[in-house]
Amino acid sequence: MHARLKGLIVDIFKDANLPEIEPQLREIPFEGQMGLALSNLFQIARVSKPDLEKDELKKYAGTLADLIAEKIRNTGDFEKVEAVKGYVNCFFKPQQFTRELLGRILGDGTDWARMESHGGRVMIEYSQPNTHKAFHIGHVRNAVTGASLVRCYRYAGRDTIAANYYGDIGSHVFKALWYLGKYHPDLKDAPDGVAERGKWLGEIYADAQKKLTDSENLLNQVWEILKPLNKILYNAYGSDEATFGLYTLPFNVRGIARNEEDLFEGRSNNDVIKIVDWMASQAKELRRRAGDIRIEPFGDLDWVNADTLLLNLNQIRSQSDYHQRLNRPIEVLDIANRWKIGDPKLLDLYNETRQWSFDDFKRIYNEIGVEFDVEFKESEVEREGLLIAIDLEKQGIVVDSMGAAIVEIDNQLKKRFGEPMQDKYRVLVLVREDGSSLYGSKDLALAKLKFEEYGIDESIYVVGNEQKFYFQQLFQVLRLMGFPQWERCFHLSYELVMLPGGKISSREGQVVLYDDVISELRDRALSVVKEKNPGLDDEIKVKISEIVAMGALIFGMLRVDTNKVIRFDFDEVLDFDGRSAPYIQYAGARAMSILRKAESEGIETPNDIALSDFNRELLPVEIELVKILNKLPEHIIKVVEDKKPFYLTNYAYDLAVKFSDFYHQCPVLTSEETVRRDRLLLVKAVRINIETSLGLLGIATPDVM
RNA sequence: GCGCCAGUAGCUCAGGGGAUAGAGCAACGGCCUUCUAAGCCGUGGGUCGCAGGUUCGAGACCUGCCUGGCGCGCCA
Repeated sequence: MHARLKGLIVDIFKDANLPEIEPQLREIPFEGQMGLALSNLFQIARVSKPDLEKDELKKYAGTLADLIAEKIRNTGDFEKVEAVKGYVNCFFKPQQFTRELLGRILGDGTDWARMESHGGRVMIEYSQPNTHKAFHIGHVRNAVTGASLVRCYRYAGRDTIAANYYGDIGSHVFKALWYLGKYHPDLKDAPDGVAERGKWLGEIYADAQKKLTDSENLLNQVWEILKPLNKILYNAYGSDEATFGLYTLPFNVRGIARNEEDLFEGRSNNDVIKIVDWMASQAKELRRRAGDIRIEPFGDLDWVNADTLLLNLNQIRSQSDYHQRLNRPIEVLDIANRWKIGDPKLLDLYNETRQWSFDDFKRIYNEIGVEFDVEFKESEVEREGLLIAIDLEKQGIVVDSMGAAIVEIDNQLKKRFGEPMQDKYRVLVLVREDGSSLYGSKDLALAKLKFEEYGIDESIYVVGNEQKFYFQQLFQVLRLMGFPQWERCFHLSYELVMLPGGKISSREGQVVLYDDVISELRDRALSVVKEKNPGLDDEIKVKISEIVAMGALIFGMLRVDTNKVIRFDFDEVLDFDGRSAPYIQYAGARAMSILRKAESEGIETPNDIALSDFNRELLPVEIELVKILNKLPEHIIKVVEDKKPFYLTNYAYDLAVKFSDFYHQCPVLTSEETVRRDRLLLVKAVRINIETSLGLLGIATPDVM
């Protein structure tokens, strides 16, 4: 209809010698009216008569509208055509439109809007949880966003591979393993049960992090003392360092007195302990000989402060757990080294606990209805990542920088593609100074795998907003590597889920766990079901509450734009009224209820459209309902185009609102027979569209609520 | 300092250059002998962050600024 009207208008323009501007058609925005409006007549008027005054222009646009309306009216295709306020409104014949639409919906059910396959193969990578860490509500946002996008892509006819990429190696794993080895040898006190073990591991990581944060704080404390102390020492000793025994120090500790910025730079905690010891002794020595040395006080750092500093430092050093606390990071490094040489005992611990994480993730995915076709692991691409780095070095794309392998991206873009030098993509480090791999090299290996082994043309990464810059870098490096697909790599970034107290952080122990949220939701849902529908079997009640709880969670995570921060409010998520999944599910349940009752009363519920259907004046609510039923496909197309699943939450909600409106205004079963037949058809179509749109979001529609 | 994202009703958010800027929550007032009241109807509530600009027309587009979040070399 859209295309036909457009063609018609183009012809009219031509006949009237109007400029060749594409006519813009939009839906007539009035309630209870169905049709299309030509909306850019002003533009056409302006182009065709550029010199008109404002008022004249309006008048002219009005004349054009009259002219065009007259011609369209003469075709007889529309029920009514009117020119008003510079628009040409073309009203459809709603009966015919409705028959056609409902015929399609009832004919194909939830597949009615499914699109023909087109476009290349796309991989959507999402979820990417780290093993040995807790699965929190932020992970849920990622998972349900990715999963619903996959469903929409497929529905829209795209060959889509859903991929996960587990963070099963890296410093977080070493930290957890360190803590496990130290405080839970042989995993003796680990609980049984998939969920329990997952939770336990998450707590282990949090505890490890707490201890390491404590160490870090201690280090900072020491640093805050050392910094001014260093300055005092340097000022006192100047360049005459030999006199004071600098050379008795280990080589790597030398020179600290010269540059405070580098005091801790690149040093292990072992070094730090040595530095502290040395500084303390030197300060003491200096204090002893203070009478002999001329001190030039600077800033607020005078001798009084130096004495205080020294006192504080010695106080810290004399704490019984001082060494132990500063040693923790060294122990974690030791774990990393044992990992490198493949210590079998450590590997056993790793494999066992990693599996616990995998099992628990699988359990959660199962609950939230998320599936993957391929599951990558960081551990599997690590080696290949290092090889790629070596290869790139041979090609001159990667260069050495203080032992690390880096890509100077802006340089390379200039060199290889002659692009003007800019300071945009900066530097990406692929391999650490110590030769160990980094996320960058692993992602390159993974991308290569995706392009070459899976033959994809398009690659989508569903990853948090904070990694935006990194992905820009990554895609540029893929370009430098000569992958033509680099242009069709897309970072679908989403904002974080924040708590009233700030960022969710498993490091700081400020987390809202998935399990805690969903169990709260289930409890609440169950009590509401019991209250609203006490007559149901207990088993059914539980089933419904499951569906409602999960719907509320998923909808809560999807209902706002991905680039908007979600401030997680428990009360809001628990609220099943208004703009929520339960509201929409309820509309679906009511629709089903009507159909059920019709059947039990022996009323025929038609599956096919007859020419006699909808042969009456439709009520505005009915027309509104038909209009929104028609809009499902365009919403799915938009989701895919913009990669924003939340459009579909808007659609599902709007549909439910319209249906509620209809429900209250239009009795179905008690209506006169032909009207009843029409409305039963409408109700069926509504139920199908609710199921389809919620289904694409990963939300089920219960028959009863 | 530079970059990305956000700023719309008290709060949380929709708004595809087009007709009178809309929902939910919260507040207040109504509607269950009629297909499920997890619903419906009504009332109040807006300098669309600020200032310019483009346009017949700007909440939307452009420029500058303000506020908040995130990022900018060996975490992912």
